Amino acid sequence: MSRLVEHAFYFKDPAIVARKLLGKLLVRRLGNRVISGMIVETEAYYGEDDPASWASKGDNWIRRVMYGEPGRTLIYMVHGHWLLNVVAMPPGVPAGVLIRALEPLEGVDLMVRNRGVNNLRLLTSGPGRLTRALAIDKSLHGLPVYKKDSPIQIIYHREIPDSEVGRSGRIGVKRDLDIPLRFYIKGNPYVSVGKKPKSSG
DNA sequence: CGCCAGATTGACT
DNA sequence: GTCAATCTGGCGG
Repeated sequence: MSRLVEHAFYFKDPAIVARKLLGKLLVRRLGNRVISGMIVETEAYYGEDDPASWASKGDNWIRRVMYGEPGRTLIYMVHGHWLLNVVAMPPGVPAGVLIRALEPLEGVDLMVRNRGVNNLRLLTSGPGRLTRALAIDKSLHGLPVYKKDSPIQIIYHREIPDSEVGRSGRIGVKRDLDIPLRFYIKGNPYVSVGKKPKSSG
């Protein structure tokens, strides 16, 4: 039984949304086939006060979307790879959550075909990898993930207790904030390898 | 139209 | 750990 994550969920602080997205399912509908995976790694991005956020870089289409309606996809390309974000906070407040890694669930055969690799570990363990595995590109930009008829959705799956949640600084950003805004499920083999947690404690 | 930035990945040392 | 490849949007001319 799949229960769609409600629209109101995305009106919160991106760090909260990022944390609570862990354990939920990202579902991609392709014709009569379904590809899905559990979200195991996310990052939160703010607006003006976040030097790593593209919402702080002046007028562009990304900025417009981040200021827009929460619960919609924000898809753009970096270094030749599509990256999938979900807009957070109410309209007028720029924020978003980057989906960084999934644990493959349904449609693994399609993911293998899309990625061209047979190694489960490498299928969706990275922001650019999972978009390719799920056939996500700019054509899906701006779509709501909370609607029943959407080709890309997020549904409830599993609650992750605090004891299983790890945090660290965001990966690949030049100017990070002082607080750790990357969230991941400890010990999950599909979490992308990156920075180590700030402290061992 | 040309040039550059950029939240990545994959291969090599 | 380090380095090159890959693609689109934004901006200047």
